[in-house]
Amino acid sequence: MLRFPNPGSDVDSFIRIFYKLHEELNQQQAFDLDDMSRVLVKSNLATSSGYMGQEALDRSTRDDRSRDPLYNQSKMYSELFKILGWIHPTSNSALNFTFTLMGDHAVAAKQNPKSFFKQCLLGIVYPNAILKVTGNYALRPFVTILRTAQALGDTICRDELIVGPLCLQDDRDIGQFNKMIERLLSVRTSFSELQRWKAEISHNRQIQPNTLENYTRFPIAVLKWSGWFRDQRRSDIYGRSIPFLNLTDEGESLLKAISHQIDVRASDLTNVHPETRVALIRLGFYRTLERANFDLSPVKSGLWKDEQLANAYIKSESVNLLFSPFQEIEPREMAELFPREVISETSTSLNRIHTVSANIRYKPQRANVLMTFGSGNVHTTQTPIESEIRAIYQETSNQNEVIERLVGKYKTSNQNEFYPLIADLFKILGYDCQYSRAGVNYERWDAVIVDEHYSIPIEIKSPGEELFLSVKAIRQALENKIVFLSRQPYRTEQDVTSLVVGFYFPNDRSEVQTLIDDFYTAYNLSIGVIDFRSLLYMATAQLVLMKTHRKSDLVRLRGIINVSDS
DNA sequence: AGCGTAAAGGTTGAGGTCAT
DNA sequence: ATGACCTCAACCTTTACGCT
Repeated sequence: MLRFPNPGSDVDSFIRIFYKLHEELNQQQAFDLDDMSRVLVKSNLATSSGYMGQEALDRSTRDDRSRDPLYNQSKMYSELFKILGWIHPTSNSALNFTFTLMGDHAVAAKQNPKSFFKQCLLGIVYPNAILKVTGNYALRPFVTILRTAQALGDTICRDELIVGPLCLQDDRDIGQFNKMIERLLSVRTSFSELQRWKAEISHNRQIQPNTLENYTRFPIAVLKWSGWFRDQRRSDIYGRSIPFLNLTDEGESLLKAISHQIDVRASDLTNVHPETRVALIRLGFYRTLERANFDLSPVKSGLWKDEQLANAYIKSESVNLLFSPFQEIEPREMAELFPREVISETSTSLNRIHTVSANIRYKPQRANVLMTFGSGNVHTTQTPIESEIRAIYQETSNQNEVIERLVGKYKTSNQNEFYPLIADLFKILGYDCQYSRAGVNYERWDAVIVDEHYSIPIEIKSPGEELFLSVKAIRQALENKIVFLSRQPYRTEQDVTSLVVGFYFPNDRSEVQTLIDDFYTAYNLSIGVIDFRSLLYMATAQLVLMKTHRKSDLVRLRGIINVSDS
């Protein structure tokens, strides 16, 4: 029988837990089960040994990790988040996770989580590259459950779920499906027959009946929560009162909708042309979002070509794919196809984005990220630093090595060398960046990004001036912005950032962060802080890995930058 | 009957030992 | 040198108590 972990049966708190984890751990490169447990107890979303908070964590933690209750609970949550496509394991460990673009959208769908969650349920399919479960099931469980219930007269009970759809080997084998339905119908009227069948499965698979029942907790909880089924005790079927799940009108109309969709699985895509494969994956993701009420207009133009390829593959005119790639395709491939933003903002501004419009047709949280199809645009600059980056990369094929060498090389540079270097790095990132010669003080900023709408002053501190950024530099950036707004040397807007670029982040980051928050609260002005390493990281990612950042993230940067890899 | 979660298994694989 | 065997910690899964 298909195994589902059962960390809890309250779907709303399940979702709340994910929001919290995303909020607390999104800044990290990756997180593990201990990070999850920490967040859970900290926000009182889990208890252990009868205690809350730190005491719970202390009491739960033990040498044998496998017997640590919170650890195990987090593990179960992580498995469900994985199967929904919201997090992916990293390449080093199945128990190290990163959030996915799909997970970002789960958070963006906060106002109305149901439609998004339901799409994720339909997207669950085995086998997949995200979560291995025992048994060789080729099964889209929730669709199969819906179909089974319909075939059984719009109603199904827990034990029928166990012996029927959750034990089906291959749901696309019509014969198998029909045989299952036939047998299910034949045992109806005899509850003991049904129990015998269940016992048989328990014995054959060496799984206790208790456990089989536990496996249905998550499916049953979400089937009811989604509105597809409603509880009803009935005694007309087995001659005694048994809780049943009745298909609702909503479940019924969903089935009708699904019948017009084409169920594509990863296994179907192994031999298709790479271009078509990519098109189907992209389309699968965006169509899933669209069905979950996301507004696709920002990516419409890009989807057109994918649609042509997909139509040719499906050999049909209107393609509506039942295929959720984040729940099925190798994490590595997905991360390449759907880079999450290279820049993620500081937690304060993230919170702001999370509380987007209350419309039903909300926009995705990171609309512009959606438009970065695959690789970034390749443009070359005639800058010395670009040649230098390319040369080192050619030699080492290692992005980190490139960065570290350059950090070492420019550690002692002065204004004359450092200012143009920073300007060139911004040029690589696609900005028209000009630097002011040192000593020229009618322009008080050290460099400026010139744009028709969003010009940005940049305060630079060369390592010769100060290795670690200081609070003073932040104040200067504020001054730059004020002068920018009042004298209008270049077109810009109030909410556009004023940047500070230094060699290393300030030593006292919290002081700097607080000051930046104060500036924002008092004057509604944003200061963004970037260190040399982060800038190099973005530039090298763009040059050698074809990864691109979202410009609006930089243009509105507030606080200390955190560049993370998708 | 259903739920949270405590508590208890089992499995795996790296690194070692030993006999061939 | 090779491979069979061993050990242990880390990892992963299952079971079911005790409450409402």
